[in-house]
Amino acid sequence: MTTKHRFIAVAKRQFAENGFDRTSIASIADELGLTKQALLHHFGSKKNLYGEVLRQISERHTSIAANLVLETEDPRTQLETVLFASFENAMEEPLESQLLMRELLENTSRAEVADTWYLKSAIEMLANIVLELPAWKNAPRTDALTYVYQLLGAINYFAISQPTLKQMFGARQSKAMEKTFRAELYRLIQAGVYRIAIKEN
Amino acid sequence: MTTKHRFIAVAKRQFAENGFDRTSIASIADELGLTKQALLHHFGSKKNLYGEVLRQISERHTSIAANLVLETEDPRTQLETVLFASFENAMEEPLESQLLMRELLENTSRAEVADTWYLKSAIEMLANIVLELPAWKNAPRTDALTYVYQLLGAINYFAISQPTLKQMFGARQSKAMEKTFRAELYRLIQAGVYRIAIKEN
DNA sequence: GTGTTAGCTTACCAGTCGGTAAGTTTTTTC
DNA sequence: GAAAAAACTTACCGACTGGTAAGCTAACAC
Repeated sequence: MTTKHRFIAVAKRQFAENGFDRTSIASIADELGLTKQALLHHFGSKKNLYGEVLRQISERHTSIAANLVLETEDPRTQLETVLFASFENAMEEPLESQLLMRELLENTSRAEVADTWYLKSAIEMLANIVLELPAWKNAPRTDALTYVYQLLGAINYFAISQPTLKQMFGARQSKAMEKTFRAELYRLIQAGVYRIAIKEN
Repeated sequence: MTTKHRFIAVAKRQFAENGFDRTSIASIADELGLTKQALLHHFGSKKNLYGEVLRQISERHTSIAANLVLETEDPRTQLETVLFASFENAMEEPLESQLLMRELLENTSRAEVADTWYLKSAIEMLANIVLELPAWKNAPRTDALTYVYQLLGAINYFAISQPTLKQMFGARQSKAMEKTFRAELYRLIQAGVYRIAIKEN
């Protein structure tokens, strides 16, 4: 692993944990026993480093999702696979979810490489899958986008809440919720897959 | 409106838009044509002011939810009413959603008044309502908590994504998604209300 | 073996931050 | 109307920030 890669790894953690502003390039360099000027030598500026971190995450995500979709042609399986993979990834790599959530909050210019585009392609890919479902024939594209966004919201919100949930309900209960989440997520997906319409009373 | 209240209002906006660290007490004071020392006179420290902002939001939310629950005894109506109210509030007061989301990300010490407790009581209230639903008789409490959390996640994630969505899909499409969201949210709620179990194929 | 480049350091700077100290002006109290 | 308290200001400080400038050192090119 080159010094540059180690910088990115440390930066990813510190940016995710403390946010862009409360992370100083000096503290990143310190963790590697180097000076902040070494960091600036490799990345030019703090923003560049941050952009590099985001770009790496985006690329990994898109490639994973794209590969999963190739495994089958059944839209229902595709949808389930990608969403469950998103969930597993969000739980295994909470730092990435945190970073992307922060990015969503600060829609400002900071990183021109922004994940905006990554998010867009991922969402549209999922929406296209949804529209291929039998129950969604002729449904407006907007509805599919919204539905997909709701599921991603549930997943990511839960992922970044992990520390808070552990604090609120205790480790045992929050661990139980994680297990439960998969089953409940499956239910939510199915509600969409079949576009269940329940009449008022 | 007293100066103190005006400070809180401005602080709320700036904290939500830029986060705790990128918001300087000087810029808050500037907006009111005062100096930062005036602010410190009223609140003692930046953290105190931030805590005050959070506390005010929490109180408003809990009281609104509590009042809504009193309006009926039917758990299904209660659930729907509170969740839809959450959604409407999140869309009308995006600053609050942003602030709470930030707080969730930085579970650190910063504000001892933390919204952690507000969140907890709100979630538990909703979970209790869910457990009263016929379909949820004898269901584990953990499942209800998880389900509720998923819905809140979908709502809040969507709310804070508004600027990004507008950027990604354009104003018209994102406005359409907002309208659609209610219907799709209703579907998700119903999926839970009736605890629909769909068999694998 | 000389020139060049990559990887790094020390030294430094201008700007911003939250907060303290001490004072001034305005309002309230009795 | 005098005393007290509240609402503010000016002046200042030490800590920290990202970034620039200049130089050192070792590996590599030819």
